[in-house]
Amino acid sequence: MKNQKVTIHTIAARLNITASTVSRALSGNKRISQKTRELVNKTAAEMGYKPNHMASNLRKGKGNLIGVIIPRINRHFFSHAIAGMEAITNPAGYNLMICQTNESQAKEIDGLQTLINNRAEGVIMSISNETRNGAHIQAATDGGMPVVLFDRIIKNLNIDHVINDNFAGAYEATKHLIEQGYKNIVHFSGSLHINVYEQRLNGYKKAMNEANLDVTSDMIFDNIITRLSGEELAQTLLTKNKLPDAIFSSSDYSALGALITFKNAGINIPQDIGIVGFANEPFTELTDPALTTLEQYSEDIGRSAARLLIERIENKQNKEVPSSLSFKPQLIIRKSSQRNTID
Amino acid sequence: MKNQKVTIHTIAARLNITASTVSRALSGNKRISQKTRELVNKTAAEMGYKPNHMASNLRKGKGNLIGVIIPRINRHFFSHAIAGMEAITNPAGYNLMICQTNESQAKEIDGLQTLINNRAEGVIMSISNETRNGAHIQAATDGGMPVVLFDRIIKNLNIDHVINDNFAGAYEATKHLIEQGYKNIVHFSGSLHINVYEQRLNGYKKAMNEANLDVTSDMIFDNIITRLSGEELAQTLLTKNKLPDAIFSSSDYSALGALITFKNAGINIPQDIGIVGFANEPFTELTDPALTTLEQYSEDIGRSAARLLIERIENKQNKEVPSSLSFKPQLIIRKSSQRNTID
DNA sequence: TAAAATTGCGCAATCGATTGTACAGGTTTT
DNA sequence: AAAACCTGTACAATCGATTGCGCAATTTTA
Repeated sequence: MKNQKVTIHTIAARLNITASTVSRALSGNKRISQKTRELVNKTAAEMGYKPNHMASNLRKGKGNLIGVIIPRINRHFFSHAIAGMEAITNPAGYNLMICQTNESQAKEIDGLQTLINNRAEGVIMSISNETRNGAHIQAATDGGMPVVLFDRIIKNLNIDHVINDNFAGAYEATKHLIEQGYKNIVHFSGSLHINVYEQRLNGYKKAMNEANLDVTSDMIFDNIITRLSGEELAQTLLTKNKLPDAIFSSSDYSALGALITFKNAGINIPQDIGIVGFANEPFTELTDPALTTLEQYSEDIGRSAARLLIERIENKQNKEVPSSLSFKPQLIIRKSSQRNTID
Repeated sequence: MKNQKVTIHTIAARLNITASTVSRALSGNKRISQKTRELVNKTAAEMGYKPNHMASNLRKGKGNLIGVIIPRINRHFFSHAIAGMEAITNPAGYNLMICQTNESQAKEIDGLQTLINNRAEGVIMSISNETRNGAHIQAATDGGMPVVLFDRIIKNLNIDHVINDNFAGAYEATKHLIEQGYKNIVHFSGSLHINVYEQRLNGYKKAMNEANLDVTSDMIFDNIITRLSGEELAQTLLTKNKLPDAIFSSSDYSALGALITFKNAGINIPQDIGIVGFANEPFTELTDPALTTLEQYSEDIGRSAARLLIERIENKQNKEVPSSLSFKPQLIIRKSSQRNTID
């Protein structure tokens, strides 16, 4: 372990040339002779030269920090998405700084400001539950900060984004329930101001309409995405005269809550009630019965978001129409929704 | 949004003073008059000045990057640990660069080298399954890189570390099984060269010895930490004459595999076999019956590791004895191990 | 009141890499 | 053979912030 810091000057001194020649040689500049270039590279390797990114970034007026703002890191979807981002950003020479909002708009705004202050090259974000408008995001992009939204985005904001095709996923899931013979299918939704939940609702509606099944407002339950709220709602439903015969939930967690509550009440799943969740959380294959759900390809989404952002960063002038990528979720059919199948 | 970059020179020009005065004023140097200091601060705020960390780091010969090397980011324990680290490092002005080894020693060595090349200030790491010796880590610390190990550490390496008190946790879990009347308790272990699994085995042994229960070598099963291996082992056990009456597993996953396999074979849990896992993975409360396990306080561990590292970074000269922090896991008693309780 | 100490700030070098420009020696063109 | 071109490299400024040193003005001490 050489403890001496070796810089281009050290190398230059050793070879009796100047630092600029070393710099050019290392970056493969054609004006430097083949011979010198090879010599420099060899010597650099021998001396254990490691370029100082800070110096180079300073000179180039450019950094290597990419910010990530998400509701929580410890959610299956988000931690996988981050893994996907790292897979793209690290090899490209960028570091990730991760800010958690814990679903608070205030922390989201804070985080964005911190990233701006830290001279981040760009930001990948998924908005918090609380966030109702994109003023802070708009301000950031207006100020020249490249931003890519993923999963939870804000409509009407002209910004690159990567999302799940929640509409198609919900449509397919609902259609699956219908094909299994369920008719009175209710929907557990999240806050409808979030695109994700709005699209899932729309997909559900379309499938129902196509099958000539009415969707009345009492079949749609808002803000039911936690396990607790799923349990409570299921409890409420139990007191009513007529139970739905299936649930398409926007969340695996509320689906879980309902599943457990119904099961404890002696209701048969999937015979009496079919249940489909959303997100393919790891626990869904362990419930009894296993929960049908939709896989979201979180790592792919993370990778794509990172790629989009790096493109933006590396050619800012290019003011095209923002890209919009969409991944179709895959329906994972398990027991909780299979009434027809003999098993 | 001012688009002009404002530097200390911009401010200096505006106030007809020099950049050095501005720099000193902003850093609260006493040699600058109160009046000037306030004026500079006010003007800096007005002009929207944001210090350029790269320039300052370059000058100070110091960076703000902390590396994290872990087997996988998308494991409950690790993603929570990272959340804990971020909570400490971000406010302190450090960014995290996360490298996943996917349990490969080669990738671990690579990651460490990358971090060294990127001039990381320090590294927090948890070794891969494959890693059998700490030569690369020793080399890094010898080269002056502060390192803190957490959870999966290497013995005999004189380095700061933060771990679970696996011994105490395993002891308590085993004792709990004994108190529930189980006698023929077997242990699912991981690779014994990893401290974590060694300690869990030792805790198990101690509890058994104290209760005058023999532990023979056929009661200890090595390398059973995945769901699949748990299922296979359970299947094998089923073919033998005499089943154990309880399992203390080093992993929730293999405990899950065994639980499911036994259940499918018509064996009653906890009446016939009691099961205890380790890690309190989210799914453990959803299995049927719910799995008794040990909570690991991953966020606290992450926070502590980050604190230790920052201490090391910020006073390198201080060559004390390495710190060793240990968190006692908490036993979460659920149905899978409660034979005595009426329910 | 002269000498000493303190206060307040400017000058210029520095961190390491990059890059526009200059320049010497060699080659080709006319 | 003079003019025009390349080639390969050196020089020096630059990115933005920090800091040792120096100097003048002011205050304290003797």
